[in-house]
Amino acid sequence: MDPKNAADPAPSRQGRPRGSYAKSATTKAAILDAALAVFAEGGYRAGSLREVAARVGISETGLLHHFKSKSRLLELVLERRDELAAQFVPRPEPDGVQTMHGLIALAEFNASEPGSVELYCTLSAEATSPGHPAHLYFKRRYEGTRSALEYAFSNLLDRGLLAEGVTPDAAARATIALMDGLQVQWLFDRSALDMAAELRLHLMRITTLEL
Amino acid sequence: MDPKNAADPAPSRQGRPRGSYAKSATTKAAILDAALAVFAEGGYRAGSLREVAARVGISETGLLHHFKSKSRLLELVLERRDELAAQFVPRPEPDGVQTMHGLIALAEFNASEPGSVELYCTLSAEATSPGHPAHLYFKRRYEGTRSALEYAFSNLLDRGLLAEGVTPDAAARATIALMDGLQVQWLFDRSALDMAAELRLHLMRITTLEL
DNA sequence: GTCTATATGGCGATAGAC
DNA sequence: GTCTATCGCCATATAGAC
Repeated sequence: MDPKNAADPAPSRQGRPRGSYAKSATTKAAILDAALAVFAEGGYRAGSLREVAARVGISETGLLHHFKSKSRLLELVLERRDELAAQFVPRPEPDGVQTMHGLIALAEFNASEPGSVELYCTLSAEATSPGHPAHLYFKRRYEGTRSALEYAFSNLLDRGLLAEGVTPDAAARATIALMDGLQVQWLFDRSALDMAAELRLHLMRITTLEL
Repeated sequence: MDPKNAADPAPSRQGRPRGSYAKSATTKAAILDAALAVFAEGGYRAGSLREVAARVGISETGLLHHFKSKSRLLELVLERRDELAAQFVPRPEPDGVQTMHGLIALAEFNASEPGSVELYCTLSAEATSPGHPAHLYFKRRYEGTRSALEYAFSNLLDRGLLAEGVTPDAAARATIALMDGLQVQWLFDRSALDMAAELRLHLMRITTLEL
């Protein structure tokens, strides 16, 4: 199949580089899928390009033709996963109550996607080490999530919907911590824990909402 | 220094193997210290025996003379760290209020021992993978901690000291999750978070205690 | 775009001298 | 108890043919 004659998903324009044709795009997508699974199972350091290539059914060099390095591949895997999760807690969301519902929906979604949970759990812990290729990514991500949640809880505070003595900052940190910690326990025993239910109980303790 | 003439920490008895003399014991302790630091920094898989040996100042074979394999070394590191932390939440503790104070003391202790926190955070996430050498250790440990805390919260429930609608089981899981999750955030930015203070706020929300 | 072949290096573990 | 030397394996990444 000659790419010049293949159906082109993005209609050709003058000056557009010739690299991005259908075959390449589907191969890249397959690589990202496999890489997410491999990094999820054992983290970044334990996951190998060899394993990713084997799952896709290409050679290591074939893989490296699309992604120049292992760390670059990781970056794109994280970016891609973010796009999936973004629909659950769209930022900015002015209504704090909506954010609370979004969090619970996210927890439910996570329970149906063990791969994503594994990826984030394993990588976030691994990336606490300053030299890790995803260190900055997670640092920024935590700060972004924290400030988004603080904003949501501030909205609830303004409307008198926060429990007594709860501050938006502490509520944001505690909620993130709870979600992260529940995921670890869930990965060790997925039948023993309902992440969304536990999160709901927590949110009902720190707010006056019925969720 | 001839070991036969050295002060023997465990007085010699007939039939006792000759291996365990003072020199060996101090070397082993030094190895465990170094191994804890190395495993804490990058996890088990990324940490190397080479690095441990270099920090102790011996060769890899010298190291492997004391610990037959890398995974065996990890087991002993975990055992040793457990002995240190055991004094903070001695089990069984019949008084639930005492357990709450013990948890806060543990969080304070942890903040003074970044190495221990790194070790547990990184390893517990890495060990969610079933083939990991510490998988069973963490699975048992989570169950043990959960049941110990459930017992403590049950005691509080019996004495009418639990907040409305809080069950001992959910309280135990949520408390563990919160502590774990706070540690991750703390490792990314140690100045932004007071783990003990956040834990205290959480415990005061789910109980009627003044902590 | 994908391949074979290879460079380069770190890893855990063993053999055997001292 | 500690060492040097080495084995065998796996890793990332590059060079160059097709």
